[in-house]
Amino acid sequence: MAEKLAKRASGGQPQGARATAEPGRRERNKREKRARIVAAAKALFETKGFADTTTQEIAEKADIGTGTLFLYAKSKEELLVMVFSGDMLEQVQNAFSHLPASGSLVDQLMHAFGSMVEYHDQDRELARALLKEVSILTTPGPSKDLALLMRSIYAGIGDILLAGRGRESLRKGVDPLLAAENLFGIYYLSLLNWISSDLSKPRFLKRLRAKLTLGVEGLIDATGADKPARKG
Amino acid sequence: MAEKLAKRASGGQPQGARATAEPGRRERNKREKRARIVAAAKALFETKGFADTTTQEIAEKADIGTGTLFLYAKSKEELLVMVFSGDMLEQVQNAFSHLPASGSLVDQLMHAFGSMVEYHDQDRELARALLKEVSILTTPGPSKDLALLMRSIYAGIGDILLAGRGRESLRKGVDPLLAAENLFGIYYLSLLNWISSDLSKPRFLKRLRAKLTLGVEGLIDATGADKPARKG
DNA sequence: TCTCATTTATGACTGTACTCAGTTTATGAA
DNA sequence: TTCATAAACTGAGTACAGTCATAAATGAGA
Repeated sequence: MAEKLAKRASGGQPQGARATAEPGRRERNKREKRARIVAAAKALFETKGFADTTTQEIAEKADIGTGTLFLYAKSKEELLVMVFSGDMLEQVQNAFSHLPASGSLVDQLMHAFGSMVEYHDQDRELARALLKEVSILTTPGPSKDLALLMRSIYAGIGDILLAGRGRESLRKGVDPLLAAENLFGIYYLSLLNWISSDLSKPRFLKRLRAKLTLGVEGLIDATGADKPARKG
Repeated sequence: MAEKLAKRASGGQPQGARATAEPGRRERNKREKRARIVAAAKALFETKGFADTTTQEIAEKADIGTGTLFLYAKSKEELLVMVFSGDMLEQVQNAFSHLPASGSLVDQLMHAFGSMVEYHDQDRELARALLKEVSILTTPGPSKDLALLMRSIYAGIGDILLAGRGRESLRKGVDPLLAAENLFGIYYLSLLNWISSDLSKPRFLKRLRAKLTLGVEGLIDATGADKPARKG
């Protein structure tokens, strides 16, 4: 019999609705444990690297059983995302809230993406592992954290685009979200290639700037190009 | 088909300089074994899926020892790339050599990318595994196969762009390779998102077309935009 | 206080990717 | 042919991510 149907998945509080007020011992324990796990994993990943850190070590350092770890993250990889998506979000939000006011559109994009590049450049091995995971989320349910991160990024790029003035204003009819995804796509593929290469950062950034410029200005002479291209 | 492409082996002949003439038993054995491995792995991946196929099974089916397998591929993931990069190359070359002659630039791009989408849509689980691997090559030496594949893709896109006529010709000064990477970046990020989502293929393709159009036409009113953007 | 149902924790155990010390096979020289 | 060297092969063994049956903790109701 399926009598558990009435159950809400792990989602949230009992019906009580007091969101973050008085969590109760259970919830407090869980949060504290989660925090210990994240801290332990982060420390170990940063010192020993992702591959050389075992889940045993993490559990030990977090002072929990080995099995417990997997109640908080379905896999070692999910743990990695859990640990660093917070950092990345912070980095991103910081970058978008300190844009160079007087810069061109491309200057502003480079500021934002450059900041992300800086972040990944701090630890390339970790960045590779992280990007690999983030690129394809094996976990069925796309992590809330990641979704939030992407929304932040697209919103940030969208804002930059919408703030463009004069010659740099978005052509009318252009969906800012679509445009943002395009620019991020350009950045992301470049990043993926770079992070596994040995191209110097300045060269990479220069190339990225050229690409973004192209992405913003378009490839063809778009005079009057708001009609669909015609056959023949 | 271009059979000659398949000839290239990893190590290289002894000093004898007779490049592909008389490989000797050793080399022949190796090639034959490699072929058996690829065939076995492919069959198993396609029937049981990537995760549910063990390296033991592959070795058994290829009739080699478990250890031997890892002389031919450093990891199960590398095996996956080894198995399917050939297929992908064929798919790509086929797509680029049958472009719709009368289509617009975006039509032609959609033909090429659509063909790749079709390929990945045949087996989404495999596609996810494959894309995850391909996105970040953990293996230090970027696989020859992959490098060739990417060069083919960029060349194909570049050709499409260079063939554009009239309103659809590349603005002068635009590097076709840079432009090709941009368009591929747009496609690739879209693909990554789609392959883990449940968005229908038609919707996805429609959205991709919109993005590519944007990528080709640019985001801003680029009249006379071949000078760098200036302040004030 | 004392049930008791439910959630959370645990570590011995399991499956499997990958390694390595030892073995076999190919090849070129004598 | 025979020998010496190197290349290729092998499968028992290892390390580790992840599971699962059992146990502890928690909190609602009595």
